[in-house]
Amino acid sequence: MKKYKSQPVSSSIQVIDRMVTLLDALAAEGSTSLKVLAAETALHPSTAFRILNSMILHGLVRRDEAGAYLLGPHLLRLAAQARIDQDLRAIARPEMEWLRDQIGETVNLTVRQGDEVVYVERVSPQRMMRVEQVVGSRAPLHVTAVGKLILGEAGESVIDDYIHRTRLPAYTVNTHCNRKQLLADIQASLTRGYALDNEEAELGVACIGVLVRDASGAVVAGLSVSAPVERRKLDWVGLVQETAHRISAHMGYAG
Amino acid sequence: MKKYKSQPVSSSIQVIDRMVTLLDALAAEGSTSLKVLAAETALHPSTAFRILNSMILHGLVRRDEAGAYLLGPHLLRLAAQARIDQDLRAIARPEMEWLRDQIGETVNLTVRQGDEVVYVERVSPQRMMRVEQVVGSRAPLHVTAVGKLILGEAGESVIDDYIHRTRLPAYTVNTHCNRKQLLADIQASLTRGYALDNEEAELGVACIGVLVRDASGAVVAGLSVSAPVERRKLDWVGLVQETAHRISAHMGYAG
DNA sequence: GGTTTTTGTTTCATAATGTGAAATATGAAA
DNA sequence: TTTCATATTTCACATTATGAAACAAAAACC
Repeated sequence: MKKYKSQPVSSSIQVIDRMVTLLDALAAEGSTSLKVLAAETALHPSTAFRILNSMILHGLVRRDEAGAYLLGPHLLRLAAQARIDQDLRAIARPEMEWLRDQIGETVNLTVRQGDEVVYVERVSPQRMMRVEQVVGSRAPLHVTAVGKLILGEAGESVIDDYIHRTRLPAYTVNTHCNRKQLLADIQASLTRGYALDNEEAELGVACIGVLVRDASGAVVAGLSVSAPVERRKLDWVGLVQETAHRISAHMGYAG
Repeated sequence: MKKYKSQPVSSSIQVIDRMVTLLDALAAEGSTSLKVLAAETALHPSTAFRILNSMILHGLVRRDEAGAYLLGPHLLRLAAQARIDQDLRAIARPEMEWLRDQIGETVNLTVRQGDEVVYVERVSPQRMMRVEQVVGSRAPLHVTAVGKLILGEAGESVIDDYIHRTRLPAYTVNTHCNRKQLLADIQASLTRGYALDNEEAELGVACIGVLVRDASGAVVAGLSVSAPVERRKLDWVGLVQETAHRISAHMGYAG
């Protein structure tokens, strides 16, 4: 993904401003009449009515038997999605910082999205040379430690589909570009409980990756350490696994 | 509250339609670029950009380091309120139905709102004569069983404030209209763990009320049985408490 | 390292869109 | 019943959001 200036532009859309004002008023009041909402938001009753009505059509707002306005079910659906992006990061960050302080290298949190992993959180050490992935950037599953574990979890037939779709493009000379190589590495990683990336995504960069699970045991993310290949030590595996376990525990994972 | 026709009017506001389309696309995709969002929603990129920007100003949407769009934190805040209105009802309903079937009278779920309780859910029996509160209607705290428990939870100084503000208007000859009477009743109710309404809101109607709590132990609602006074039996108290306990447990209450 | 391509951002003339005053309908209260 | 309060609909108007096009910035390519 390309990174743009991303300075928050200050212009806004009137109807959206008013809509949010109404939603906030509803959240504060609980359930209310049109009159109160109009007064509270300083909107003309007619205007408030029209906006509320439009929100009802989308399930953002609903009305009870008595005609009072309430926040609607669609908000719950939207928030459920927002929560995944938010909670995970908030929970993981302190643990990731601990891990970074133990080993002095960059620690990443990734999430699967289609045939790629997305970097959703990162903490880096204070060193001149370090590996740094931009939060929000992506990489194909087969060139990352975490990605290979995710593929392994999915099972052989899904891996074959993935191979067919993507043709396993090479990123470096070390990338596993054929089925046999890839399956062998994945199998080994699954049995070990952690995966390695030996300069498969970028020359000079090596990783150790493990999985993070939630209460239901489902994989929700991956935790990895990225370092210049000559600095990476396999002694770190224990620490990385320990950290991932703590994050999983926070997410409700029992095992 | 007055009850109006409340047939969903079908006219809508264009910007809100488009905004919701964008939010839905974001929820489906997880995190995406402007280009994908514009394509997915069939909006002009320029239009999508402006609407997204307006939502960012309100925290409904945010962007990560790489510039990708994500659902924002304000949705979580709104949803927290919506959840109380929704989950509570959904969780409570089957338990309320069970209680109604046990005793054959109307069962109400109420929530505090300012100096009143609001009826948020009701299940009634199949009988000719029964007590029926409209969902969404309100009653002052001091004339309802649940309301008196809520006042008791709040403590004496809050009760005094309440008395000052409202002057304890009388609804029937049985309404507690002076501080001493009210405090005595509240105190007795707290120690018993349930409250009664002996024709204090309406002549001929009597109630038994108890509190419902959430994971944090906070009071989130009240459960009550309303019956014609000559039919009400104090034997029901156990069943009412049992039902409230089950609802509290579903809300995460441990005690 | 320069060139092209892609994607994001800003501008601006235009008319479509949302606005609010006023009229109307509906329920509750008296 | 009549009165009153609130909700809903209508409609002429101008403010507002629109989208084409120009511009900027980053990535991809060579």
